[in-house]
Amino acid sequence: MKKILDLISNEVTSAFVACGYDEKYGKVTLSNRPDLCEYQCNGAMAAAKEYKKAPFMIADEVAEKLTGNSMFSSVESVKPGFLNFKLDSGYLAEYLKEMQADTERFGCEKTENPKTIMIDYGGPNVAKPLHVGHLRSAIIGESIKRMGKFMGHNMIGDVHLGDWGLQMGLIITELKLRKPELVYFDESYTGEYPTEAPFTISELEEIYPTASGKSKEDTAYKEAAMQATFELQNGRKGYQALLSHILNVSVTDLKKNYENLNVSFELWKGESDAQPYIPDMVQKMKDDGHAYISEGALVVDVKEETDTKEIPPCMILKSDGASLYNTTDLATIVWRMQDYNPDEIIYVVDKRQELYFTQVFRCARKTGLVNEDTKLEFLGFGTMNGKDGKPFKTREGGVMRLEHLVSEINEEMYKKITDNHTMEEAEARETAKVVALSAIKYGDLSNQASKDYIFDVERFTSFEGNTGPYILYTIVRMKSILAKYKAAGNTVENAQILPAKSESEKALMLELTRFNAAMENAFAEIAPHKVCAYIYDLANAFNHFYHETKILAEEDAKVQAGYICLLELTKGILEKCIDVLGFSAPERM
RNA sequence: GCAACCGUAGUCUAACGGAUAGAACACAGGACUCCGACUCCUGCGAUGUGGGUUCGAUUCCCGCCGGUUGCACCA
Repeated sequence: MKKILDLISNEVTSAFVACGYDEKYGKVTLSNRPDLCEYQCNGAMAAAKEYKKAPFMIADEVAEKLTGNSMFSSVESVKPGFLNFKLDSGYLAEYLKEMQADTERFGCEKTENPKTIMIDYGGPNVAKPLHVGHLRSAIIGESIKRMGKFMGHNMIGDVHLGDWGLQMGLIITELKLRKPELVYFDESYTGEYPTEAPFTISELEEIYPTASGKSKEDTAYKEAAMQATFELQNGRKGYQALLSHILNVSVTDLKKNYENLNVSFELWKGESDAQPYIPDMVQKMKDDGHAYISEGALVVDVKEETDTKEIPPCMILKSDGASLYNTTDLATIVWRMQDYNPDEIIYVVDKRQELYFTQVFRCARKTGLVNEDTKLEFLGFGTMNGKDGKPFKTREGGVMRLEHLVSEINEEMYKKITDNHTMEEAEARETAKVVALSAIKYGDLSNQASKDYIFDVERFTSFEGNTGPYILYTIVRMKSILAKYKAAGNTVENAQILPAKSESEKALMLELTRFNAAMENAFAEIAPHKVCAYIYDLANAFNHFYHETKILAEEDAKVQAGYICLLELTKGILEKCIDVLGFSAPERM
């Protein structure tokens, strides 16, 4: 359904036109002075210049034209030339009824031109545990994907595993040292390789850092690893079998970890999947004359005249002929275009990689890897800092594993729940998990992605203030009221939303109408924090209303049913929003 | 050195060029203690600095100060 601001703007615009002014001046926005009005239009001031008239005169004329319009309960022309509006309560109630009838989307229409959008937001390395550095990408990316889906786009999330390069050789080398008897190392072996991996995930997680440490001190060891990498990449069978074991074991573990974060991917592609595309891609770049040798390396120039600084060329092959990060990312674009032909690819990556991605994007465009109108978007996020304002670390100063962070918050939440409430152990654990996730995600998503933010456990897990748990608590409260209402033998079958009888009720209703615009805008700007801001406002509006209105004690059954409808709609929208953000509410907490 | 990003109450954050810069935490009061640890109200308090554009600037432009980050064979 149409957004309320558009409906109002239409009315006001036709009034401007009727008074002889251009239609562009009729745009109405939310009031930034809620004490004066609900909606405002500043068009008269802008029009003053063009028509050489005092702004307030124009505003007066338009206001005059609009008086008596059934959409408004008041239309005022104020001082310099503002037009202030208040919506008619009956009109508002009708609008909400329509929203409520749309139980899936609450009046938020799907986009008219759905796009295929790939979103690259994982970036974990195999054989290495996820750490806090992976948290933001996962949280933000998942949320954007869900927002896009809700808006009707075809969103494809790709985890883009780091599964290529020396790290694989290191693991193989270390494994060979420990278990040389394995058939994978026997070059004369021609049979089938075992289906069972010769290591567990915890062994793998120990093997990699050990090998990495050794290679830094022992050059012979490093050379062996490089040799193994080379042989792997050149198709040595046993090593490739090992690679798939490493992948299997690691991916299983990663999936479990992402699942705990309520994050999932449509594609589990990795850097290795891009490798087959490299030779042809490089050849074409050479043939087309884009790539040339500079200082021994094969590069493509990507500077543009408007640059304020020197943008280094994009390197395609190192001087030893080997591929590198850039090559893989470019080749990844090749298969993404070939297999999915996306209209847009969004990279949710640490903002420190901005320059790098500028190079890659320009190179992809220049060499024709993407279509003219394929949008390549870099969504850089800031660093997650500790309370000291420095990058988040463990107490010992190391990089914190994601699992540990999550379980720490879970524990914190569990304590809070059991301190204040008696609940079965199992339910308390489950609830703690759900609430903890909201704390982590909301704490992250409520900030602009591009900015650094401070991860403050105490603040994020608080039930008060602008936090995930506060939002959940508000939802749980609604669930509880609804349950009691129904337990008393009531149904909401024939109930309907009634015109507001109090200020706080109307404020809540107005807030509800913002849903479609808020969601649409948040996605258009790829800004999950706008969804957070909206639900926080909505939760607040509800709590004001809740504080003043005794819903279950209301004696007039019709009025009470109207409240319940309003409550259901609010709950539905809040739940939809948190679903889009990637978390959910428990039944009790 | 060059470049990019950022500087908003004590802390943490928001604001298509529009009215009195909006919240949260903390702090000081108060209401309720009833629909599940709550919730609500009142107060306190901020745009780093100097210019410019504009009827109007946190927002756009320039200088300065401060912080973060990045500047080809790592990913």
